[in-house]
Amino acid sequence: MSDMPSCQFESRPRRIVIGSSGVQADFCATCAVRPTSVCNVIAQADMARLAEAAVETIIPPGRGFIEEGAPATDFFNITSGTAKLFKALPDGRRQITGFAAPGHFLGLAVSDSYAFGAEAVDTVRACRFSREKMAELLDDFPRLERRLLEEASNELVAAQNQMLLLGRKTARERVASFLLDQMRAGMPLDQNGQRGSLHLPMTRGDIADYLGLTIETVSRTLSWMRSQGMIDVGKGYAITIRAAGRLDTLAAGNS
Amino acid sequence: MSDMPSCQFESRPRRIVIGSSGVQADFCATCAVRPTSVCNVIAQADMARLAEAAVETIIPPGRGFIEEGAPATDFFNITSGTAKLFKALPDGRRQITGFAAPGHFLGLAVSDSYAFGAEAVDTVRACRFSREKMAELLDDFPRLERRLLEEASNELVAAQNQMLLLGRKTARERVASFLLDQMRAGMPLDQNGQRGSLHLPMTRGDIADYLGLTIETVSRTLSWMRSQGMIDVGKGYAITIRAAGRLDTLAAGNS
DNA sequence: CGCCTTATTGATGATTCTCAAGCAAGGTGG
DNA sequence: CCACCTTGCTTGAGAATCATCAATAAGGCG
Repeated sequence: MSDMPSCQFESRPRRIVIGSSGVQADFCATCAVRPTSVCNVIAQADMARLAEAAVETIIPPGRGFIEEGAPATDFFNITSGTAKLFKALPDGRRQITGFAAPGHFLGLAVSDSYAFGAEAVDTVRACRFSREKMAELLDDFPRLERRLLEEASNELVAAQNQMLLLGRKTARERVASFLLDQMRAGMPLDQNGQRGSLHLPMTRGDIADYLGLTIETVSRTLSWMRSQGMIDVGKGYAITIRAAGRLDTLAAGNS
Repeated sequence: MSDMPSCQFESRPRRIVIGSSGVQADFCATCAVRPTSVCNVIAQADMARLAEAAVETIIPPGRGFIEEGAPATDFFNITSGTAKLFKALPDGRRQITGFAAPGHFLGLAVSDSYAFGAEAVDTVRACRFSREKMAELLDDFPRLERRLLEEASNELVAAQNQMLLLGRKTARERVASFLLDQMRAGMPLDQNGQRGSLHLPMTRGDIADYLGLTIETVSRTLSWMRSQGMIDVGKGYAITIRAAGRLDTLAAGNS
């Protein structure tokens, strides 16, 4: 029982797969997430500075790359894939506080240790910045600070929505909210490129830990929604939204 | 039933009691919360600028001063009293996302409308800044931006803790966590100035809406803790912590 | 003093969790 | 190529925590 948590929480060494120290000069210029990430406040002319500070990092599925409570040495900017951010209780209960999609900036911690853990859901690519490099960038590019404040404010709004969900919504409302959020977040379409068809990279267990439910309740709720004709549950991780309006009514609590 | 929400959510006109437009020049210099608030990054010499931008505002108990969804016109810095911040569902369910104590900065919203509502718990005094004045201050005092980022990061950490509480903790663990948080937050001691004796300004209903429980469950849990000798429940809003260690064990989930 | 709000406590019930079994898919090794 | 194992999902039965409904008591305030 005493070693259960370490087993459940990715006890494998959290070594990070590191690319070169600093990337090519045109790396940031051609970055796919630049338009939506915090990097976009750094001008074309200064992009070499940015690229010099960044270390491209590839994290395989299931690998943890931020450990809750560990010294906060690095910041990450997700460029592809999805990561889960979570907090855990000593007995193994876990709460996923958010999923970090491409463009998401990670590591905003005032204290010198991470307040949450992070683990790759699928293969994650991220730009890693050391605390020192980040401090230099912040000193040299004041606009970056304002951009980070904007980012943090957005996360706060998301966190408040999640608190409302966790504290006051029923299981059905939670799952409906989740599906709509995923749809709106414009997550990658499935292989068929079908409209309204989501590819959820995370498992039912992840969804349960995100929504404060159990795997069984998530599964049952999805089955119920399917029986109501609201969604189609495809093979793998595909879900098709059939009645977004009814899901919306559910998610808002009008049911 | 249709008018229940408006009744439940402070339907009285949300007029704000406004002091003078701008305060005396020495107002900020003698401010009790200056050491812990964001204002402390503005130097002695520039304090007149700060005082000129601030409007002292007094909000009576129960009065709402931020309406969820309304245009975000002002920022607030609490100087005394406690405010509750909340989000609500159309049918009246409510989640309090946090209590704002003296020193707390309110209104960090990137969008042009507030993402949450705010209401005074007891009598609240706050410095109010218009959006325009705030933008000027941010332009003129870059350190303020960094300080606000720090503030936002702290709130994010608190929000993540609250998500863990709401998603994964039992009723007893939630109440224990709440009591310890209130104790650590160094809330004002009660009239006797007794150590470990908390004066909680909020009602059981507020606590319930904060912890994602019902009034009855909060009351029952406090009674249970009293029966276990962990706390004393005094008259009014006084609670005395008798066994902080056992509460800590409970709050951490080791029970 | 009467009314209203708040808190406490009890009885009952419902949503969700726990425990359990079965199934499908994918990987591995003989 | 197929048995075997592992992982993840689904579904069922029963249990438990917490919510709901209800009654009473205790303050605060006109």
